[in-house]
Amino acid sequence: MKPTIYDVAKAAGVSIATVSKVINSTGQMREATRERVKEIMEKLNYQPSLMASALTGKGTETLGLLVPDISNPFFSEMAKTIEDRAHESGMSVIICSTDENVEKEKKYIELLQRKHVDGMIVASSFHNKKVLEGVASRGLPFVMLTTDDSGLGVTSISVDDFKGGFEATSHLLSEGHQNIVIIAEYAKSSKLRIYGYLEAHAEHGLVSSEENIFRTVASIENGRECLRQIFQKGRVPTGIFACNDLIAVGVIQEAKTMGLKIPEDLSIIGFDNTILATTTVPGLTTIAQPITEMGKKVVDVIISEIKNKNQTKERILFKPQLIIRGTTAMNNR
Amino acid sequence: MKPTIYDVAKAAGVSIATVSKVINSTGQMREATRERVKEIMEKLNYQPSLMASALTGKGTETLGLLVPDISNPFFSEMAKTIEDRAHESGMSVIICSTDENVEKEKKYIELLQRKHVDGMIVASSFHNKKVLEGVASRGLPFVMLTTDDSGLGVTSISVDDFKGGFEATSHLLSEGHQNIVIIAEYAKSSKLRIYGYLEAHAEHGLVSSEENIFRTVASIENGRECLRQIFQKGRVPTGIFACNDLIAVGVIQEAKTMGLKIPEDLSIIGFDNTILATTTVPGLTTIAQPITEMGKKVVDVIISEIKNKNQTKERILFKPQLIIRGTTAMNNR
DNA sequence: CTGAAAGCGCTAACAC
DNA sequence: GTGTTAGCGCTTTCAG
Repeated sequence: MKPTIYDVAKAAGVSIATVSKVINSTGQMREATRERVKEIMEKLNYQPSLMASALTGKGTETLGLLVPDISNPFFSEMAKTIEDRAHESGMSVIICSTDENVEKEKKYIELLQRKHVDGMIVASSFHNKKVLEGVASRGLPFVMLTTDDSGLGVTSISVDDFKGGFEATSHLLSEGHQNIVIIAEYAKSSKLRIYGYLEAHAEHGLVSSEENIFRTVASIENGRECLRQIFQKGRVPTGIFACNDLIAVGVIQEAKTMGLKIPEDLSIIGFDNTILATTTVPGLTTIAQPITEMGKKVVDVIISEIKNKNQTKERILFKPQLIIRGTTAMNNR
Repeated sequence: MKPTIYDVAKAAGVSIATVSKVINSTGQMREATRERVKEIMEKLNYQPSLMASALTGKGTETLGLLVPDISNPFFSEMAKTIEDRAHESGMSVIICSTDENVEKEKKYIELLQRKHVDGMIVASSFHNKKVLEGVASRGLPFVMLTTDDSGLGVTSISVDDFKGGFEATSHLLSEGHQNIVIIAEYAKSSKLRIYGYLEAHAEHGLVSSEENIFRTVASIENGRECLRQIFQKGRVPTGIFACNDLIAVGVIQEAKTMGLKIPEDLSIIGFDNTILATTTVPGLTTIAQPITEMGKKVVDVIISEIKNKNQTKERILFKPQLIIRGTTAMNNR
């Protein structure tokens, strides 16, 4: 059904070696021969098997991308730029969504290895470091994205989370908010953002209570739920720093159903600057991650590691940027 | 670096055939042997190569998914449910974003074939049907998603676009709007939605002018641009039916910057019911596609076609559902 | 119960 | 210039 190199060779009256050479544009041969073989390949609609060639030592020209949730706009936007950049370099991308699920993380990591990806981009928090160590020990190039290297000496790319947390909080603080709740994720990046949040308080001569730190998993629904909890626990913040846009949107929605006016009654700042930040009303004030640049960079890095193994590992930090829209305002309480 | 079946066999003191049997849980052997081999595999962190096994005729347990734009929430949400469902069935998914680009469409289709995917889900409009024919002629199972079969007898899954267009328009009409502009995409699905739009007009005893039909590519920016054009061309609609949420959001945003009040001055209805529809203010009235069910269904179908080739091809239509939120209201002009 | 051996489609020396 | 051949890692009869 599917033509092989043998079919082409036979039809062209040459050996498979010759065909292989024209496939890979290597070796030498009469131009006429090359042309003829090409024509036959065309006519037979022949497509060389990547599996077979991968088996003989060549790469698969495939990158694995692990994200916690592809339906989170931050990751789908990231995935898009990664795909684009990868394809510019002739590589394709296998995207796997781990759902923050330890089982799946393990399963997909193994799958990607079994599929002989040339390199992996891990943008998932990875609750089980051992799996990652396995990858590293095999010499499979990989880089961490938006999450730090968890100890293994791997190159990692992320935004400066500490700074981002600091700026988000400072913005709120500078508008007179004194009672600021932070809603974080369970990820490493959130830890740093929390420290930034703490540091900003310290710099303003304030101490933030541990009770102002909430944690959840990124989703609109969880954002809503979280706001409910916050009020249930008797906190009455005038400002909320949500560690990503999804949560921030949930907070906005719940605040509205609770009858709160934004930003008059409650200021909200998000993180990521995804498409969502532009669609809410008022527009969501947020800390932008340079998604496009980060995506491009991560691809460039992984490709250079693939070509040139054992490169020095770096820790690349991108600069977060405060984007002021309409969900934050001076505190008037 | 990476252990092979030979390494395992040697370490276990058996032949590779035996190892193969334990990998695949086939054949018969002493339980002790099976156990011992398993332990060795574990210890060596052995992972059988899918490439090698694929070469010997087995499937790759991989599905290809082609979408026009993974950063469009409709497709990323769809991708997520597809991934989930596929993984439940032990299959993984390679997602490719074609960018509505003819070159890429071709490139990715070829790539997926060269990677020996077991089946393909095509959710991209496919400007070049010939490429698709190539796939079909090779006997590679594939199904079309959200776009119809363009002539080849393939099973396709989509929402009832005609009905969706009809209902969206009817809703606007029933609220007294007489001057309704439709913003469509260049896809087949949009064609049907336009017919639905026309039919709704006819049923209300109205004729819609050809000049009320605009076309663009799905993106917020294009939605904004489109609204500008609409007014530039002197149309002053009281209702706008955008063929997807992304465009609808763009229209909302632009309308606001133009100083229009929504829904007082302009009613807007979208299509898809993605996350975006819930984040705008007011919430976007839209036609919901049952993304989750469609995603599950498409996976089930492709898997059953893989198992059981030459099945009868069907055309499966899902029911669209009108979700009324805040962007539509009675016409008061 | 376990192993030997023939491929799967392709690449890369090495011959001719 | 072009062909022969030995693998790549695994599956699958078919012997033993």
